[in-house]
Amino acid sequence: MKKLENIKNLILESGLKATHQRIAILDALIKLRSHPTAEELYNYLRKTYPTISLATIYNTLDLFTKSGLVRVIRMSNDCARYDAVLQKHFHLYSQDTNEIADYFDENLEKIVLDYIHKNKIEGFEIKEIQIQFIGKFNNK
Amino acid sequence: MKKLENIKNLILESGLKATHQRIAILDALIKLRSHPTAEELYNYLRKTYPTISLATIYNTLDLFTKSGLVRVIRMSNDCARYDAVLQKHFHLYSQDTNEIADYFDENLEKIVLDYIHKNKIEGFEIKEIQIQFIGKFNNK
DNA sequence: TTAGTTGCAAACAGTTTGCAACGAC
DNA sequence: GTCGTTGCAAACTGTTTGCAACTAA
Repeated sequence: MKKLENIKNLILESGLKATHQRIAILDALIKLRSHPTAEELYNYLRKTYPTISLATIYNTLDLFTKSGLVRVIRMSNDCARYDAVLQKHFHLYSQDTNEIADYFDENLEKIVLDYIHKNKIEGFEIKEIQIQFIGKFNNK
Repeated sequence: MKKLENIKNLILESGLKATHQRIAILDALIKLRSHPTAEELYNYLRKTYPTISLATIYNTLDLFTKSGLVRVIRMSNDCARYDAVLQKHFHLYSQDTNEIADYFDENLEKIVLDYIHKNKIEGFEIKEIQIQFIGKFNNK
């Protein structure tokens, strides 16, 4: 499996020890495109690693977030969800189904950035722009 | 106090009973522009209403949210924050200070909407667009 | 008058923490 | 071999719930 090697390197490049658990968690997060919660990852990973602990998943996700390998998303009232797609993107969110999808569009990001550069926000220095589209997925 | 009359009417117009607690909570939320948490509202309101309960604040904020009087904001990992500004706006957020400010700009909303109308998102029907600017406030 | 609301305490869910055993480097 | 990491259980924090007393309409 070449892919797991890559994931291991991603972790090592972030200056972290590449333990089995960390590799498994990042691998799962990249595979599962559903922006899973810690609990969802736990249930998924337990099939393969029956002794993995929920606390380890929380701690590891926290660590990955601090290292910039992973992002936290908080859409609804409930728990944190995690995203390992590092490429710039936005989120589509359905409140009804609690489903999150990625939306890639370089132009949109550019349009907003251009506008903001022309119309500086008084007294605020922007580091990042987040956009969410709230709505409904058309289940065809 | 004419203002409190207005707030009472806001609540009544939403089809809710205008109890002392509800009026006080909405009034506080409108006055405090800091997007307070339930706990912050509780501490603020206790000065004036020593017997008010935290559970009432949570339940009321939830009720207001469902009635559209109030919006929930979840920026960082921690707890929910509430916003009673109904006019369309975006949020500026400093991760360092955990501070949230409102940002009003009708043009930006229009620009994004125009773009999205021209470039329909496949399989998704948009109800609302949320934008957050993550960065730093320039403390002068 | 009455159905809906409140305050309290207890329950709950998501997340964090302390610690001994363990494993990557 | 060392120091960081893991799994477990217990703790913690934000939020919700059940219920008897109360209150707005």
